[in-house]
Amino acid sequence: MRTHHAISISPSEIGERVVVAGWVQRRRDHGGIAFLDIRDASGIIQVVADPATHPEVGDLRMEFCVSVTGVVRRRPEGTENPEMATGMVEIGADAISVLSPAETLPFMIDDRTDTDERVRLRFRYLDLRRPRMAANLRARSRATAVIRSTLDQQGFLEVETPTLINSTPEGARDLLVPSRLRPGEFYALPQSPQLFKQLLMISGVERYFQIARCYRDEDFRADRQLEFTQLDLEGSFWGRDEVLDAIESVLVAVVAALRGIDVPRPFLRLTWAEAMDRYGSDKPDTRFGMEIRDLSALFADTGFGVFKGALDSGGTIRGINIGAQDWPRSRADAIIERARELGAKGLVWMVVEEDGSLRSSIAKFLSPDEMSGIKQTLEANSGDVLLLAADKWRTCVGVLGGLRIELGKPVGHDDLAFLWVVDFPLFEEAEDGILTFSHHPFTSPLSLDEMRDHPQEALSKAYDVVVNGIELGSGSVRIHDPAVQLQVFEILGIDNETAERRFGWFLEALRYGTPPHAGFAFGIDRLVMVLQGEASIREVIPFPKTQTGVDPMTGAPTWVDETQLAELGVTLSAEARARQAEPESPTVDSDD
RNA sequence: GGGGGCGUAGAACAGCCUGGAGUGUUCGUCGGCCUGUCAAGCCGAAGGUCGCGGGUUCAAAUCCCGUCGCUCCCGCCA
Repeated sequence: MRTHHAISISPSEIGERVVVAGWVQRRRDHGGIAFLDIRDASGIIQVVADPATHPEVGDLRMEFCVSVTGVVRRRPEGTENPEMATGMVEIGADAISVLSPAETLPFMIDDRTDTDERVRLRFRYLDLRRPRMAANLRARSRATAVIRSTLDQQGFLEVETPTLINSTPEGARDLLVPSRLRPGEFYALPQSPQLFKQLLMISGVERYFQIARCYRDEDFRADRQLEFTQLDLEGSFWGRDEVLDAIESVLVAVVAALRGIDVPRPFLRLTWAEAMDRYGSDKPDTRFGMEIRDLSALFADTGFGVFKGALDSGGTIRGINIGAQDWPRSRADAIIERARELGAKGLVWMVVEEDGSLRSSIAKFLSPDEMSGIKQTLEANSGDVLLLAADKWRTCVGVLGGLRIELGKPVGHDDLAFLWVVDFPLFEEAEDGILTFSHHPFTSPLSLDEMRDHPQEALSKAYDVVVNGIELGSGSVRIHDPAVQLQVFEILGIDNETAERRFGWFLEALRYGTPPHAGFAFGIDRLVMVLQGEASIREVIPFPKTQTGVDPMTGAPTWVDETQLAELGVTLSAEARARQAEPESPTVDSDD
């Protein structure tokens, strides 16, 4: 049948009789001569046909699936197309057969139009024919291939863990699957293979990885879907640095394969405290400066009440220089409003005038020393706009960090700024004062004494990898001592009895010679998204769902028969039945 | 749960602020012409529940209310 892929037709095939097959990308019919661009998975080749001898050319339409037999020839002088990989040659058609016709398309198969995503998803099989989407699919496949080969070379074992597991109420909401054999009981789909990979360490696997589908039933974002794919990895007799090294080797290999760039190693490492202090974020985007600076010392004896009050109550004063900007009142107001949304009580702005003076509503409260200190600390030049916040440290850096991201000028997506954030807090304080884990409850504390004496301030052996301000993944050194695990549970408010009931099977396993171990997981969707320069994870997922969790093509999720529910021991609530009684809202206009 | 944006022909848009006949642009579709195009070109044609419902008005794509859908964000996401 087919003898050549489109891309393989080159001047060295001239004179050869070939058969190509693919889709009609374009038909350009000049009456006495007609051109067809035939696209297959490899690329595009031009076919030339004489409508007088091949009248079937007139019937061809875009996206017809065809095969063409013909002889490769050099294009006539002056008609070569340097834009095309195969632009030196063409196929003179002897026979064209329609393998399968296509209806009129709902949208054009090219990268120029930006069709509504709902329509794209309803016809995803057509959307995936677009060069950009096809390239994303290939990039993703390359990425996983490179991950596998890189880890294989390092002696990792790829192990599959179950996707029907038990629900643990911690963390994200679980996606549940009712059990037919045990009505009333439910499986959960894994949020990550966390405990299974730790069990594999106990099993003596030592180096494990898996390209694992994970599920979290939380609201969608541009970079979050219900189901997503992670590289999950774990190593025994490992500490943090071995994990970081392995993950870096994988990331560097994937970037090299997809971008042809050598990312320098080791990646920058920031402690969590440093990242928050300088960038106001635990996932800083270091592609631009605009760092947060501490101005507290300048205002030790300030006459400005707001600053004085903040310092007296244990707070801090921080500032950023957002550079030279147009600064009309409306913009200042908008940014102050934004700061309030981010949690600030207020925000002070200052503009550096030509003569070096500061224009600001609080200028009259500031001494010359304070003004020059501000300018010096923020490295301010004429025209620069400075933003100052006075509050608790966490609020200050959070607000300025949020503004920094929104006001900073991110460079093109060609830049990749990978970095590690290490030494995360072990716990977070919930609003009611109860401590909850900040990574997960199996994360090793940095210091046991610290955890016991000051759990609120205790640090953990958790770490994140960040690229361009996006959290790619996280990991930690795990707890391998069951006594420590119980201590952590206790601080989290899980008493021994509860821990035994929920995690007894795991605590038991820890008692059989558990090696120290550490691991990591990063989102493959997000990585490929960044490397492909896409703004949404959906562009690198073949069949994603909309923000409301719907697949416009298949209509999932759908109602199921009463008999199916009965088998599972599941009864719909009155509310659900009421929804069911409503007329179906069509996802997309249908033809019938 | 909350906030913002969007919804007009098969696709992408303009029109909306300041109400006056479904007006317009590009692509696609259909018909015709055309022997070197490659987003071919030229001529012609068809194609509309202005998301849906209600209200204001002599008159609504346009103003108001509600609702549905898509999307971005906050919360949430160990």
